[in-house]
Amino acid sequence: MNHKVTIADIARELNLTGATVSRALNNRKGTSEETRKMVQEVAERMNYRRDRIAWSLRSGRTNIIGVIIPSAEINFFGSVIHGIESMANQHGYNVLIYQSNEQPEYEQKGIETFLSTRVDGILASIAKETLDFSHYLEIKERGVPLVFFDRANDSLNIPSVVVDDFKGAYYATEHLIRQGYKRIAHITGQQHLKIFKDRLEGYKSALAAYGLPVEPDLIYQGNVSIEAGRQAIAHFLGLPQPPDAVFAVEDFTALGVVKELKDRGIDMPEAFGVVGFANESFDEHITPSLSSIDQQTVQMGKEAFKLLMEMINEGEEGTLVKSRVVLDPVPVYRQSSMRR
Amino acid sequence: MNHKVTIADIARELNLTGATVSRALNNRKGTSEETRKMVQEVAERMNYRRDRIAWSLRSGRTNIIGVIIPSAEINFFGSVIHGIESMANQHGYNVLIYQSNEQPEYEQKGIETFLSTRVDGILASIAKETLDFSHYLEIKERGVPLVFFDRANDSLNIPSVVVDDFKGAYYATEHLIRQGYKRIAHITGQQHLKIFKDRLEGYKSALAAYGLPVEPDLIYQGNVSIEAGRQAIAHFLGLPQPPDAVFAVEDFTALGVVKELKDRGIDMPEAFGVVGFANESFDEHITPSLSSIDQQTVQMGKEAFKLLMEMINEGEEGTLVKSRVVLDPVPVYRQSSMRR
DNA sequence: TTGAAAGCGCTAACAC
DNA sequence: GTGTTAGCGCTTTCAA
Repeated sequence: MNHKVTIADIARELNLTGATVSRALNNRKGTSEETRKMVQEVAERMNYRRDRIAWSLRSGRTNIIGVIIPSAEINFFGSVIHGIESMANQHGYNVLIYQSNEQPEYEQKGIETFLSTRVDGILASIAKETLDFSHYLEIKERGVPLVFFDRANDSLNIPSVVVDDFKGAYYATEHLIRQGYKRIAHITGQQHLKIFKDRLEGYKSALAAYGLPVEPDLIYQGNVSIEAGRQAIAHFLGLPQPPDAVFAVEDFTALGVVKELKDRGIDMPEAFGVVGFANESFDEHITPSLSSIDQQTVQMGKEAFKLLMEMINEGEEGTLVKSRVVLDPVPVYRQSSMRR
Repeated sequence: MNHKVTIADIARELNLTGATVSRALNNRKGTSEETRKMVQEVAERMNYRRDRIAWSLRSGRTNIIGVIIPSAEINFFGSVIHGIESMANQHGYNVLIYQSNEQPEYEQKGIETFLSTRVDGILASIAKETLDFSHYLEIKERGVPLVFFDRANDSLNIPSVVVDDFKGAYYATEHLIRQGYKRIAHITGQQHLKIFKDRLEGYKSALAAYGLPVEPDLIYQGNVSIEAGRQAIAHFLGLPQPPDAVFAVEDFTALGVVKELKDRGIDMPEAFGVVGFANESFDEHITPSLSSIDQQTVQMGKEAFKLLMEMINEGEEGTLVKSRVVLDPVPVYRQSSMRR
């Protein structure tokens, strides 16, 4: 019972040779209808399962893709994994995951085991700490398809799937303008991170599009945390002309804003409007519920897999697949900014 | 550059034979210190990576474990995956994930590909819809180690790692009693699910331990949702002798309770205490923050992997590993129930 | 239409 | 200490 059924076993059973059985099982041409049926029946009866290891060694493929994420505990990545796995599943691929814990050494190790496992392709989101990208370049050099998602690096010339941060910020700001807020502030994050810079640009651009001035006083540099949101409000309300709305660079900062405004008894959305970014799961449950920008995580996973698939299938020749997918973020308006 | 370096390449380079190179690389005895060094140097220089597929075919092992979860999008499972992967990583294992989407057919398919991939072991959380367990029994019959986590089935005699729901409910109820609440209600879930039944028992048991009566009126049968929480409160407050606290079977129901109490202007925790179950991420961000019972998800993943490892290592002989790990849940008390 | 043989890359048993 | 040989399970020539 415990013994694994192999092609040889089936061959013996039917007085055939392994080659024929293999052909029959894979519906290759060059086998009589008759034998094919017989073989498949017997295989079924003996509960045969093709050994993917042997198949891989022979074929040079594994039907496995490797995915490197900072941590599966972060909602965002769990969601992306969901998208990746469901697509992979549909295409007969399996997903191997590896967590970098934001550390380049782990990334490196993950890549090594992936290459060693001969995965057919790799999807990765770069660790925050990573500055040297040679391990990623090795993947490329080895000819293994690689696609970045969310955390990409433009200078490496590696295909990627990201969300349009500029646009998301533009949407958020525009929404506040249309809701009638007059002085809209922004709490930004560390400026060496591209996503935060892009969001700042989107904010500025929306203001400009509606003929509003960009006031340096209304841009607060935070460090992405609840506390930063609170501090920003303290700062803003101390201004001679305080703002009446704020677009925060991400939801935890926005949460701090909401908490601080509540503590100060300032009404949202009437007296003050707030929009965050990321559409975290707590957004809809806090009071007032928080408007935010959804980053299309599941879709991101799906697109990343699709892109990788194209690369795998096109092989060496290279019909030059689309190398950059930019997803449109989706605004989710809730109580914190909906005046009407 | 693109050509993969094999043991044969190194052997040729050094005028040795593959066997010797293999021995040297794996630090097997029976190689001179000298050759070993040379081989390892050349391997390094040529950027050799052992081919795990070939190694697996030869050794019959893969150093890969398969994990079946309902969905990676559910926080709970992302968190468990985090625990599993980090442990696996430490032990040189990789993690293949497969989502059942709560459907038995997918489970079945996942198991087939896992067996076909010759994973060294399988961790699984049973899909809600699954009634027939023959696919799980096949794993066992094939001699592949299997451990259930969270969603287990006791009648199958398969090792599992679960959290102690009874105890968690006991803690929650006891806490409310100690906070001085006099009439403590419970909102329960569908009684055909063991976890909900256990929580109900834990609730009753704590009341009994403190000499309090179990009043049927104070047990509301809900369906696990925000709405159920709201309805429960409407019901409770209509009673001749309403309760002054409620232990809800899980956090979304508790959230409904909190929302409804707020809408009715009832003060928490003074006039009414609330405790949920699961320690969802929104708990600490709502107002008042919600007391809950943490299910030790990361730890669950780690324990599940450890148990699986023991089974893998003990092999056929079977020293009979511990077959059931029951984790102690951890209460997290917040504003919704902390009177002092 | 089927069989024989080779080989994917590795390691273990046995010889020298 | 090193080489020879064989085989893990499969697929794919090439020959019959």
